[in-house]
Amino acid sequence: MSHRDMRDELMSQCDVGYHRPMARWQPDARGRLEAAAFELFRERGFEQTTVADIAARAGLDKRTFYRLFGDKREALFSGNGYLEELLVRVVTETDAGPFEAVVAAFRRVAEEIFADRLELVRARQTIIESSPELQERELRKTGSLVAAVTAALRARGLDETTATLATESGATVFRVAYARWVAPDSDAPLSDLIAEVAAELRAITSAPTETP
Amino acid sequence: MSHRDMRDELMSQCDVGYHRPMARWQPDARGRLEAAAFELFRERGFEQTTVADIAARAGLDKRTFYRLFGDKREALFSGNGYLEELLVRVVTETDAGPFEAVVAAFRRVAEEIFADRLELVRARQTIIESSPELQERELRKTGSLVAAVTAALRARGLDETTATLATESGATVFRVAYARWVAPDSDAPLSDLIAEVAAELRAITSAPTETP
DNA sequence: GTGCCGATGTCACCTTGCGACATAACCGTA
DNA sequence: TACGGTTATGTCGCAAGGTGACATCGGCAC
Repeated sequence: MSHRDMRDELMSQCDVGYHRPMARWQPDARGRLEAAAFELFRERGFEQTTVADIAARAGLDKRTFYRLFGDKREALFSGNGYLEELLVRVVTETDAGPFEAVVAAFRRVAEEIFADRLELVRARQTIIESSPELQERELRKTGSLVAAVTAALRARGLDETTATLATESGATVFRVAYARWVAPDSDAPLSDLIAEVAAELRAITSAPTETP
Repeated sequence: MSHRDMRDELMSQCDVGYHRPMARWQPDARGRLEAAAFELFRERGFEQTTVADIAARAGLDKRTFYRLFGDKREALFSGNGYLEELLVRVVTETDAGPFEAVVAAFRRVAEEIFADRLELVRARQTIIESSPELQERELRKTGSLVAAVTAALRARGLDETTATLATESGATVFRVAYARWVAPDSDAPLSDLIAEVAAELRAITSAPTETP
């Protein structure tokens, strides 16, 4: 029996187990911690889970968790890197108008990242909605995506205001569509919802009602 | 000399002073704590200020701070109640299109709340920008304003999606205008900036670029 | 094997935030 | 004036978040 196997066995009894030094060489500490966190958040809720709990379930130390995540909330937001990368790539490659480009980028994200994961996304969303702290963090993450996309747009030569407005509007469209998609009674594909909501947004802002 | 005067004198030496029991009847504990927090955040920065510091400067106890604020961050976000109230009132009273109503509401806020406080607002903004924690909280506060306005719009008979899109778009316009206004080189009134940005938003989303 | 490096564990510590309880001012009433 | 109830504070202790400093171990180059 390898050291790792011993390790795993200890882990499965878990939760209260007190581990002597013999704990090292985790194959993917990050991944294990993320998984442990997600499980525990679902089982007991975010607030009822301590960082020590998470680390214990992953067979690691509290300190290690903080070295990899910086934050208890952060364990729930690791996919953001890929999201940002994809978003920026599409926006940069598309040469339609700024708003159209952003919407297109979000549709790509919908297809490539969210399409097959409704259940997972719903579980995650439930966790986030249960805690103000997590909602704040989500807002910040969205904000940083927006900033990245805006920067990409500016790199295409657009001015700050135009870039920001296009990105924020696109993000709004995405948020609304996403909310509908995650709602327990939905079944339309996210990408389609995005297109619909984008059209609605145009209708709302495009009608100045001309009162000169 | 009244007990209160003794109190105030002690307060002015402050900061390290250790107060025996004789500390009570603060005329406006909330206000004093807010002021103390604002001062300290400016002097030392948000992270370098502990709640105990704030309480000490206000001549109160740490525990009292938490009874009034719930949160260290919260001390910076007390004006939000009035803001929300005004926003909701204007949106409810206006009978223009939803987006127009929201923009109008933000312009009222600009005139009645922000107009005379550029310096203050800038100081506050500097503090917020210095701390991720505060940025998150600001995002959440904005989010709850948006929710309130959306609800007001829905009370006017609009459907969820329209109400949300109008509110979010209006908020985006406000954010962009506000950012320009706070920028160290600006001088146009916020209300005007809002009108300009609203026009730009229309231009961006209204131009589908027709690629059929 | 030696020796260094990177990942992890251990320990001690500060701060946030809260529950529980004590206490002092305030207010109405007799 | 005295009494009792209400409200705002202070005091104490504690769990959990978060961090710095140092010890330790496995792996890797030599």
